[in-house]
Amino acid sequence: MQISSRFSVAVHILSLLATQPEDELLTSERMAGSVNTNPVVIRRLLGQLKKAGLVEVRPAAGGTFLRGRPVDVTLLDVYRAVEVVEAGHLFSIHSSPNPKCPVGRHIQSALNGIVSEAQTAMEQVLAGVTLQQVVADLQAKT
Amino acid sequence: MQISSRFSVAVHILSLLATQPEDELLTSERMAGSVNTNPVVIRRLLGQLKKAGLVEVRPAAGGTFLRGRPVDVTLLDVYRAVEVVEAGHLFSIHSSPNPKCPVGRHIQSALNGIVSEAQTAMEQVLAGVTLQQVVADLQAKT
DNA sequence: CTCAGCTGTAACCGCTGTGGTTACATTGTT
DNA sequence: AACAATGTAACCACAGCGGTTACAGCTGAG
Repeated sequence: MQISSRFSVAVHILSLLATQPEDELLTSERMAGSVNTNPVVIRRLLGQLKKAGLVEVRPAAGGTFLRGRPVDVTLLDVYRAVEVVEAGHLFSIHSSPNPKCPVGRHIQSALNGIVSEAQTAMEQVLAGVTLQQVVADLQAKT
Repeated sequence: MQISSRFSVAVHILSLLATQPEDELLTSERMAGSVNTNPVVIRRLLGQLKKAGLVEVRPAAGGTFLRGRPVDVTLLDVYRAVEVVEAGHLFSIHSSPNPKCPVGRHIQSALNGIVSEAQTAMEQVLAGVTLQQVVADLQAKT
């Protein structure tokens, strides 16, 4: 199973916000146009980003803005904001092995440590990249 | 989205095979009893493990056996065998951003490197753990 | 040789998460 | 007050997962 594209779309949106001139209004419809999806999908995502404190959204013609500096926002922040998986549960482990079997009795605890280590390793890579770096990379390619 | 429990079930099965005495027959029904699922689910998984060369399954009353030594089998081998995700695509990236937008035009290539690095970091943790270690851990807990 | 007992597989089910879409109430600026 | 945007609920189609039934195919024991 793949990790939802909400993550990549969120990074896309934040990149738009980071590069957008102050005076221009970035509506959900415009963002949807860049991502190539439906405005409602964008607004749902913005709701999550707002709840996580990454953006400020003012209804009506208020506009949408980044709340922090791009250099302070890591991709892990974004990843967590859009709740691709609840913390510590990237892997699902079968829930009720047979406790009468020596293997069944301990397999969960034996695997838990390993998979959370694997998950952490993945997240640390995301934590090492900031929105600033992504934006710089985008501009370098232009 | 979580990674399928096929992975944890596969490790469970292989641990059973690694600890099972030579002379006792380990049928899909017995394994299903330990995992607490349906025998068909086990047989489907065994099919994948067989295709990956991790086990040998002989039909009828032939039994099922590990093909390699537990010390040679890493959890990454198991992970790949059960195809939780096709290689290099743990993250899904939205597929058709607007090429007319500077961000849309380059977001995919900008993210590709990062997410595949994240995925690799995760997989390397799995690559660092062998079936042997899992079995030893299970036995230590008994 | 037969047959019991196992594997291999196809087919179907219900559940869940995702992303798209329509519809409409709410908000705040002009 | 009007308009243009956000916030949300509701519904849809689709895909993957895990469970289940059913049955064909194989093979070793008797």
